[in-house]
Amino acid sequence: MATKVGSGARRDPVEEVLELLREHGGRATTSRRVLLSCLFEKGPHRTAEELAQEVQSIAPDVHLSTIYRNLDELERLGIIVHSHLGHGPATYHLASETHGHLVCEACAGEMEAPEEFFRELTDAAQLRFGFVVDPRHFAVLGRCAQCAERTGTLGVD
Amino acid sequence: MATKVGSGARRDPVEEVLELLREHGGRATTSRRVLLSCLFEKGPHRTAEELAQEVQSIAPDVHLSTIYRNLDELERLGIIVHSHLGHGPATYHLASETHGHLVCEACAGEMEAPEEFFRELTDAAQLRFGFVVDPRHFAVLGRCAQCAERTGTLGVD
DNA sequence: GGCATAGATACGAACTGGACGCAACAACGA
DNA sequence: TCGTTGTTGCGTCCAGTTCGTATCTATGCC
Repeated sequence: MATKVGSGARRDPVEEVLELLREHGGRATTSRRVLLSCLFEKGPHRTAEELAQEVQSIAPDVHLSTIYRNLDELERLGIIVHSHLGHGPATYHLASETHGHLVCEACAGEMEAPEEFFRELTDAAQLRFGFVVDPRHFAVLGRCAQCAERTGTLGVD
Repeated sequence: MATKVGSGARRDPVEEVLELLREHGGRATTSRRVLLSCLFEKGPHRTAEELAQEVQSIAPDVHLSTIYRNLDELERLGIIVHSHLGHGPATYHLASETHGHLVCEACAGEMEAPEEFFRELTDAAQLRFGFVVDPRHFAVLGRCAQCAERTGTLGVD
C-alpha cells in the first residue's frame, strides 16, 4: 500500500507517537500500536479497563498490566493525560484535548469545561497563595443543573 | 467550632451526636464514642487509618472496618464529611469546619481555602452550566508556590 | 434487674484499581 | 542472523475500602 512517508508530511498519528517512543529509546510493539489507535480513534475518556477491552478486541493477548505500563509511558512522554472524575478509576485521554471537568456527585454526569473557564480561580489562587492551579487532573465536583434542581443545592446523596 | 447538634442545652458534643444517632434508630456504642471524641478533639484532617490508630490507642479492640462503618454513618447524618486530597486515602473532618483545599501535586502540601475563595468559579459554573460546585469534596490540584518556582509552572514530576 | 431483639461489632475474606518482579519474548541496530 | 535490551504476560502483591457472618450488646419493655 502506498502510504506517503515523506518527511514533514502529515502521517498517521499512531506512527508519529511510535517514532517519538523510538527516539526515547523505546520500541514500537503491537500492543502500543493498538492502544494508540484506540486512544486516537474514539471520543470519550476511558478507564484503563475500558481501553484494555478495546485493545483486547483487536489483540486478545494484551495484558491489563501492559495497558497500565503503556499508559504510564505515554503520559510520561506527554501524549496522554489522566484525570480523576470523582470516585472510581482514572480516565485517560489525549493531552491535546486537555480541559477541566465538572462532575455531578449525584448522577455522575460529566461535562467538559475549557481551561479558560477556570481562569478566575486560577488567577485568584496564584495571587493569594502563589498556587498554580491545574484544573485538568482532578475534576471539580458538584451537582449538575438537573440534580441540583431535583435535590436542592444541598441535597444529600 | 460551634457544634449545634441537639436543641437546647449546651452539652458534650460527643453525647449530642450520640443522641442524634439514637433518634435515628442507632445506638451509642463505645467505638462510636471514642471515634467521635477523636473527631472532635484534634485539628488536621485524618484518614480512616489514622483515626483507627487514635481510636485503638484508647479502645484497642475497635476494628478498622468498624471505623469505616461509623464514619459512613456519621457522614450520612451530616456530622462529618470526607475529602479527597489527591491520590491516596480520603480524609475526614467535621462538617462544621468545612472548606476547600489546594493540594500540591509535587510535594503533596495542602492548604485550606475558605469556601468563598471559590466564589467566582462557583458563580461562573452556576451561570454558564447551571452547575452547583462543591469545592469541599475534591481538592483542587496544582503546584504550591515553592514547587511552581522550582519546576516552572509546567514542570513535569 | 432480667429479657428479647435488632443494631453494632470483630474478624476475615473479598474486591477494586493499580504496581511490581521476573522469566520469556521480540524489536531493532549491527 | 544475532545480541542486546526494552517489553510483555503472568502471577503476585499492595492499599484502601467493603461485605458476610457469627457473636455481642445497647436499649426498650416488663
